[in-house]
Amino acid sequence: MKKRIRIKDIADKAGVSTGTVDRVLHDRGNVAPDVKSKVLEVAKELGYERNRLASALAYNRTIRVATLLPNPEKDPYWKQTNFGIQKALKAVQHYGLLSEQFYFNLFSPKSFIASARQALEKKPRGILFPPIFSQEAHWLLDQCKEFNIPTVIINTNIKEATPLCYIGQDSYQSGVLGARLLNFGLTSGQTCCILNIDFNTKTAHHLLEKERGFRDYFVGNGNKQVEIIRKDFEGFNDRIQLCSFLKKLIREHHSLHGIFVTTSRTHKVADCLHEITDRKIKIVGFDLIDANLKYLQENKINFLINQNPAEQGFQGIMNLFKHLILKEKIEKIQYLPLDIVVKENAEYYRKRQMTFEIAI
Amino acid sequence: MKKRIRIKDIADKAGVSTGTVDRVLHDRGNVAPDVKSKVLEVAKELGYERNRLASALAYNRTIRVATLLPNPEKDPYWKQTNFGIQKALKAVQHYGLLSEQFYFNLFSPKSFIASARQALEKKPRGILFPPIFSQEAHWLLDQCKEFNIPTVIINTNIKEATPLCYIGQDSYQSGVLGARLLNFGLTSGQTCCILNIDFNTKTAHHLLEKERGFRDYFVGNGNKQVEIIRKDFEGFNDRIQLCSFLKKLIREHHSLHGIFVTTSRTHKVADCLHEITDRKIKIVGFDLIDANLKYLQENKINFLINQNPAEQGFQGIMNLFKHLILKEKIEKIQYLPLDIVVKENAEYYRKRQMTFEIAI
DNA sequence: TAATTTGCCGTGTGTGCGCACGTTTTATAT
DNA sequence: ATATAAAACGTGCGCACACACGGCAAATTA
Repeated sequence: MKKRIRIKDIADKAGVSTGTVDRVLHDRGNVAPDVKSKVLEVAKELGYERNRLASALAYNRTIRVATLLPNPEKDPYWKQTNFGIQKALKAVQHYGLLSEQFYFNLFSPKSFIASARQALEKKPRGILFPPIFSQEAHWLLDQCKEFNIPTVIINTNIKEATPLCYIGQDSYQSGVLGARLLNFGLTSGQTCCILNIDFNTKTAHHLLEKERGFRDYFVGNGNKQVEIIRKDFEGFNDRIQLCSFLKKLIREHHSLHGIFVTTSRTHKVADCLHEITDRKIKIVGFDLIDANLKYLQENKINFLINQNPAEQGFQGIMNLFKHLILKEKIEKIQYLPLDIVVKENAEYYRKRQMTFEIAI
Repeated sequence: MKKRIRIKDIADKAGVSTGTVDRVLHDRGNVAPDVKSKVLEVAKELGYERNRLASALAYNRTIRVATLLPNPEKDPYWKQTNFGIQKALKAVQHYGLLSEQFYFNLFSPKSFIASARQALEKKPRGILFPPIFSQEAHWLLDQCKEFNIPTVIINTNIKEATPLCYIGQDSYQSGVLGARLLNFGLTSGQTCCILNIDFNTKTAHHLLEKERGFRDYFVGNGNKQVEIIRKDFEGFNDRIQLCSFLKKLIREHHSLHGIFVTTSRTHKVADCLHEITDRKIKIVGFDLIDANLKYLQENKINFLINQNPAEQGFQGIMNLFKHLILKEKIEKIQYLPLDIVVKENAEYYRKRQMTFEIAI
């Protein structure tokens, strides 16, 4: 049986103390050049591998980070992200990572700035946030760069920025996928609609990417003649307004048989739609929030694409942990899978979301 | 800041030594009843939580287990399972879990028995295996029970048995899901076929369950009139034989427009099919092996259901680890999600399969 | 009654690594 | 040559746990 190499083994063979070996292995300086090279040589020769357990145990101090999220009480999607974050924090808190949470209003760039300022005041050693407001996100990223705070961004990727990492989906590819799922059930001559139910739809990077992917699918797979239209709608909190909007939409487009809802507000569309028409219109949307799952069970939504908000949060914290405490190298872009959810497999994904586990 | 409670804190407050606290917490005996209850009381009062890091570190011994798999060199599916197992072993080996692997011939119950005997001879502290041959699997489970060896079964569940846990999919539900995916692209009056490409299709529990689920979907969702037929085929290693079998099938069933292949040999069907007919026949099959992915990319397979073999192996070892070393309670049935894989999201799942990670 | 066994519990040691804190050696300045 | 600073390096603590060992008292046996 192969015996594990300890730093003491290196120390003995190199004729130094374990402290010196540690200094060399962690580049903490104050080691004579010849001693350093000798230690490295012996470590390589013996095939040293760090015992992460003992390492984490000995690294006996706490590091505080900050998370910046839309208020999870006001939005079921961000509630899931928050859940994943909490799970991860609980898992790593005893290993020295603590976090303070800051929340902002999902529709107010100003409240984002305000919360960000609060977070920065605490001088955290790391920050996690979704760059929902492009301009404000860039400002925060600049601030973090200035103060040398590693940053994890989730949910929406942002160009011309170099955070520690991005964790989320490939928006373009999710658009392509949405197109395939709709196309599978459409026939030639029918129309489908890209529907953005959100604010700021003209500038939101991830929504534009979804649209681009959606359109590209039909260009590349031109076996069917399908017309594509795109609509934006902002007044989604007023059900009557949404109903009349959709009524107008299906009146003007007689061959409309598919809607690709680019946000988690898919349920609002399903809710109105089955009331105002008998036409079989297929719906593909996003996210496993309860309201969506209800309509999925009732076959009023055909497919949901899971953006894995809980895992985004979970992995986000885990990456800060790996970077700050385990000092591992972090992959810059970490795309999460595009889970296709239907009635039959929804329960497993929902359950998985609730039961993140950490191995040790 | 909340301070973590150590066993020393309990010892001090209860007026005993840390050794006694340890004896109580691990039920190692030799503690007077009144002292034991006092210690438990104090532990609860202080809100003690075990430091799993230090615990695992101090628990300084190795436990050997055994895994029993179909030869991964001979089958791409089991190669992935094996990969997941290796990854998990690498992650936990330094924490005291070692494993010896035993392989058998996928088509030979006798070789299964032979390998199982070899494994048992080594007196492992745990066993992991997929119960492919029903009768022989029961024999092994009985043996394990007799010798008191905790057992993890993967891939196929087995009734009337009480292993430590089962990790895999819900076969019935995967049949229902297959039906939905096919149905989404079929129209009334068309025919679809359940195709078992395997040996022992009459008795294989998971294949029968898939068929049952598949049929039940159409009973429950009778909005379309779809005829269902079922075929078995064993000579899948002879391409010419398979081609003529399929030729006959599509000749006899003019309205056949969908095939549900219940095993990972989906690619063999796709391979023959596009050669012998121009008819658009949709294919739904199982598993992300390279051959299947190739046809998925070429749009010759429409959907693949991922059985997550790698994760089955990974979680299987992890559960042995949790049970034997961390002494945690194990959930009896752990269903893995039914991932729906299409061209657009295949890459993410493939990548995830390759990059299992352990947090610490 | 003396001798032995048994139960109960404390003490000490080893396990792994990182780092604060000493101590020693070397280099620079006066 | 001496004082001071700086660099180099060793020591011990933290943490949970298993295990060996030993002491003491009570219970049992010869």
